[in-house]
Amino acid sequence: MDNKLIYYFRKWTDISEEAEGIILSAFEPASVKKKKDLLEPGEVCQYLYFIVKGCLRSYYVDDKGLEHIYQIRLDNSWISDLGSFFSQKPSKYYIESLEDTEYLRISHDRLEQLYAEVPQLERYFRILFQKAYVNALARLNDTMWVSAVDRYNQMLKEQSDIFQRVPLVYIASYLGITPESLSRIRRKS
Amino acid sequence: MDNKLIYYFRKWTDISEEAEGIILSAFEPASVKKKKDLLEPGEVCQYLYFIVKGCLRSYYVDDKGLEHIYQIRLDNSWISDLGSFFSQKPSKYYIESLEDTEYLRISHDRLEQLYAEVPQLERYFRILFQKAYVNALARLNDTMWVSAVDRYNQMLKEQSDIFQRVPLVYIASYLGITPESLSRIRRKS
DNA sequence: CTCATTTCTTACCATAGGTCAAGTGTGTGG
DNA sequence: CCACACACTTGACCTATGGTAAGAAATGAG
Repeated sequence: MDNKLIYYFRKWTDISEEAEGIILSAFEPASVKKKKDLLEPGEVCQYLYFIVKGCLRSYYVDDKGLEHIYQIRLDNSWISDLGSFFSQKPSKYYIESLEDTEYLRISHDRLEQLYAEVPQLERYFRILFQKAYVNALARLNDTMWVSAVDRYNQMLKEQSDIFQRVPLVYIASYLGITPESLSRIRRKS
Repeated sequence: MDNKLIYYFRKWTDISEEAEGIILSAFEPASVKKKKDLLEPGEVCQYLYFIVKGCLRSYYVDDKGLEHIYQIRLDNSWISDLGSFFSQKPSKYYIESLEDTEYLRISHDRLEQLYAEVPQLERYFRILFQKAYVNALARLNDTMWVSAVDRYNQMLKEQSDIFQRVPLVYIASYLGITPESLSRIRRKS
């Protein structure tokens, strides 16, 4: 098999051979070159993306024209603007490739249909969002109460793969600081 | 009916009369006086709580002995330490009542069993966690990039009920600032 | 190989918010 | 109805991080 989608589903829920076929046909494979937008502000986020190989980031641009990054995701992970995707209202985010990227995508309607065909997926995504929520709260806590230096070191330890593949400007934004601050932090360590 | 649990479930998923009975018998009603702990650090978080009436907060105490609040929840909402609850590993959090509180609770094992008996609940909680995750990301973004003044005004507008029921010390911590800063912000507005 | 672009660093000053310490109310339990 | 804990405020000072601006280093397209 050329992707790990089913492998990940099977970690948390039972997927029969039959269901496997249904799922694989519901996800549409595609790819983009580096530095292309999969989503732009004002559009409704049509798809939930599973990255097979590559790197995508989601970010928005504030009133002052500054970029703020929400997520940086590498191989075998999910990305979307869930707020827009599930409500089908316009997004304020960009989703952009930072590397040439192969992915699988599924539209909102097709996913709803798929939940009906393969109810076990509700379980998978329930667990996925549960974990995502716990992680988001942990990241929230860190941004509130942990110094930039400590957050940097922590990220260096826990997500070293990102440091090897993504420019520091983006990492700074993800950490909630300016590139200049990140640079100063790195000098001192 | 004396609580809105089923009402909320039915907002996002179908619950038959029969399932209703099963669910209601799985949740155990209980109550606590003000200022009591439902969870203490070191314990495994045994329950997922649905607040019928009252107010609960979750927080932890850092190395320096400072409290940091994760969540403040009022009537008709869920609270737990999901990280501990789902992994069944020791928690670092307190869950404490800020008012006399009536709640419903369900244990981890009972909930797993309930998912098997009423699979539609997977859907409900999938949507619940999905929304919780989107909210957590929004709160994360605000703490990173929005000034304390603006976060205060936003919270005042969107969660005015909390301001009427909860001391400002707790709100400050929830906003990610010190009580002193909150006081200064309030003076200026 | 070279030039243009992107990425990263440095230095300077500005500021939001934290820390510490000392207040002033005020609600409630004995 | 008093006292004491709790909630909140204020002021003086401090520090981490931001803003701006400039230049160095690395990367990549032709």
